[in-house]
Amino acid sequence: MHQLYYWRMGHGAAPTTAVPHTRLDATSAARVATTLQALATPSRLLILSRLREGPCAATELATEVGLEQSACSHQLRLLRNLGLVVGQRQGRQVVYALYDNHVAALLDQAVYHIEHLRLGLSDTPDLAE
Amino acid sequence: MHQLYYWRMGHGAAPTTAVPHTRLDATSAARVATTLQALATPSRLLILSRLREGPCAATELATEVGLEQSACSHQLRLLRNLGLVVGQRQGRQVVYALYDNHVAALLDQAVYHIEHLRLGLSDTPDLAE
DNA sequence: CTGATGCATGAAGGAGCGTTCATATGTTCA
DNA sequence: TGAACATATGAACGCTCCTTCATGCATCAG
Repeated sequence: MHQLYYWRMGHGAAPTTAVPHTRLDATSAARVATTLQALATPSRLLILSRLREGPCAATELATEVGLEQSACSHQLRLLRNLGLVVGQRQGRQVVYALYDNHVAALLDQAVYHIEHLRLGLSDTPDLAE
Repeated sequence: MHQLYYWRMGHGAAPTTAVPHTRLDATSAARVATTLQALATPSRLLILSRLREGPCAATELATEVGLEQSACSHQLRLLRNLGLVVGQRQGRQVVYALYDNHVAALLDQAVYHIEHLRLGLSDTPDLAE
């Protein structure tokens, strides 16, 4: 529906994965934003990044990523409600895992692209202003 | 450094782009989270999605995405500080554009993966609990 | 049943974010 | 120079979010 554009690029090229895109409408934007917010916090990123390597029980997960058990559980509930992770009881433990490949890929690519952005960040790492 | 894992998948497979991944450390997580937060709000997603199609002057951008001029300018500053967009004066106007392909790709893939996640969302769209 | 372990939940506090209103800076034209 | 247009900035308010503390529920061992 939309034609291609030629981008003057800031620096190196990204591996252009041919993903069709359309301008977002307000509702899609809200949905995407909600899910992306789940990746927009260090604690949840650490959780997901750990689960990226394989399933893990809740308490061990908490200690591995350096969170309190309660805090970790809260975040896990959030990720569960968003459908990003799943938990399954095994005895007393609940073993968590990423929901599917989309989550893993989203994680990978977010990290990849962001680490490859040469940020023109000033000293102020302000997200607030 | 890390071996591959076999994922039981929730549903369909994602196009597995071979992106190397490592478990995030705390500082990387913070950096990634900061940038991802820029994509985690409807207003900024709309701005970026519009710019995904091509450069646009500030005021027109605001009207196109349905934001007040001031609000849009604030968000543009944020995106600028994060290095996601660049602005260039042309007469009285300032024309904005995505910084590079990484931004475009990140956007595309975020939308793609999220729209393809079959969210097990309950009625409560809670990001708050 | 009792205690111990593993995880979930509720409430509350403090911080950060997004919007709006008002105003300032910069640019062009007459 | 002065008026009009285009954008940026500052302050402030309301709201959401993340964490912590305390407690509740489930599961297993003895």
